[in-house]
Amino acid sequence: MTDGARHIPEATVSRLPVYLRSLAELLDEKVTTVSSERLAEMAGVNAAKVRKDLSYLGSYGTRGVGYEVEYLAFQMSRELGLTHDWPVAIVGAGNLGQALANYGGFTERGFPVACLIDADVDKVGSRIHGVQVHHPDDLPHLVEELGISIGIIATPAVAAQGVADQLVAAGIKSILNFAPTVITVPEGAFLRKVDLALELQVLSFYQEHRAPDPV
Amino acid sequence: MTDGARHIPEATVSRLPVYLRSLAELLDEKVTTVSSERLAEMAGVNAAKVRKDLSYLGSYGTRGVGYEVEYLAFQMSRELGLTHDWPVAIVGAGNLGQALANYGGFTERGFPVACLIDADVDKVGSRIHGVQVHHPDDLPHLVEELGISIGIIATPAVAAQGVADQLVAAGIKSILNFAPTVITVPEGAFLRKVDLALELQVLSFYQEHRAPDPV
DNA sequence: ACGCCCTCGTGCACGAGTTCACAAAGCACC
DNA sequence: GGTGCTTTGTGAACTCGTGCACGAGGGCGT
Repeated sequence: MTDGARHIPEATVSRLPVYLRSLAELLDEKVTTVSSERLAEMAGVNAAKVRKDLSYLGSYGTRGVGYEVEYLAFQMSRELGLTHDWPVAIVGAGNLGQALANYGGFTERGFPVACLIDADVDKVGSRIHGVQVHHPDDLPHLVEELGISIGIIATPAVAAQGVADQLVAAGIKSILNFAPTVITVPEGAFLRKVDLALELQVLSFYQEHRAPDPV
Repeated sequence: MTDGARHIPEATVSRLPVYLRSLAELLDEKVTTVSSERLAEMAGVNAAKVRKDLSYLGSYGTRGVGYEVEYLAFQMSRELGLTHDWPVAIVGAGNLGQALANYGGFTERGFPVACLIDADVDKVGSRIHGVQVHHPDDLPHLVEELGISIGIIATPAVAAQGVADQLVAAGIKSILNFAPTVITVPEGAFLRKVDLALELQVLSFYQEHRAPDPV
């Protein structure tokens, strides 16, 4: 029953942030205790899954009562590594990059945008929404200086792989890719992707298929 | 062996757009034929999976040769419902909504942004990046007029569920939710979500866990 | 026309994730 | 202190997706 032995399934990891958000809501409402059933409803999943997911973190519930909201939120934050901020660098100061830099949701949740990176010398040195724009060559320095550990790729597709390589070379292990292309990173680095058009195409598929206009 | 009988797994559906993008690249390079192995490499998956995925669409390959790029791309587009454009409405003309409206990637892939929706009367009637801003009450009219069938929610979390209800009421069956909250839609409507902060939190988890700085 | 070689299509075994169902365990009330 | 109610934690069955391995089938060279 050592602390580090348990392996948390990836599917569970993806749900933890959703639970955490629900717990934050409950905290706002001064609710002190929550059942798996209520939490399941808020997170849009079923109660058994909530219990199993939470059991991976440890036995933090009380039978007959439920989970203590504040304590569970703390444990979950700890598990997710959210007890401190994670400064991020956004690479690509185009449409999407600027928008993401301006999007408050990152900072709000502990991921302050520490800098923008762009190869365009006209942009380097300027400030966009209060964020300084740097040249890719400065990456190793910036990682050191600003403590950046997560890189967000918001470049055109053709540049994405190159940028990923630069990020990894600069010591960044976690990458979130918004460019609509497949990129690879070496063993030991973590990669997640957000493909905006893909989501629409999937919707298009289901709309085209399962909904042949039922008169 | 009727055409509509087969049920395509969701995991496969999510990969089709990736294959399609790879095929588009190959078309650009004037490549006429591609093997499952090559396609797998481009899409970042393994060859057996490619073959299985494609087999759900039908037997479009030729043994000993591979798949004809153009024909396969056409069949896949048809399957995904991408033979025609899908005008989308973006609800929420704040930071994120404006950014998405300005993001060229949607239009480029067949999802033109037909209008923006915002409840703020100061914004209604104006144009943002060339896109007209309308009031939510106009939704039913807009759906009719512009042929909108997909709604994108880019509002703050608190407004998201209400907006989803309005979209569904206006006859929109497909919704892409960017608001960081869980929303539900009635049976028969399709919902997908993109949770930006969640992705970072997942990265945070893995960085915190599997990478305890190996000296 | 024949046989070799290449690549698709797919049956099967395996693994991951989900759901059910129930025993264990704590609280409250008598 | 005991009894009953409630809710957790989890073993076990089941579903879904993956990956291997191989048979089927088509092209190409001779």
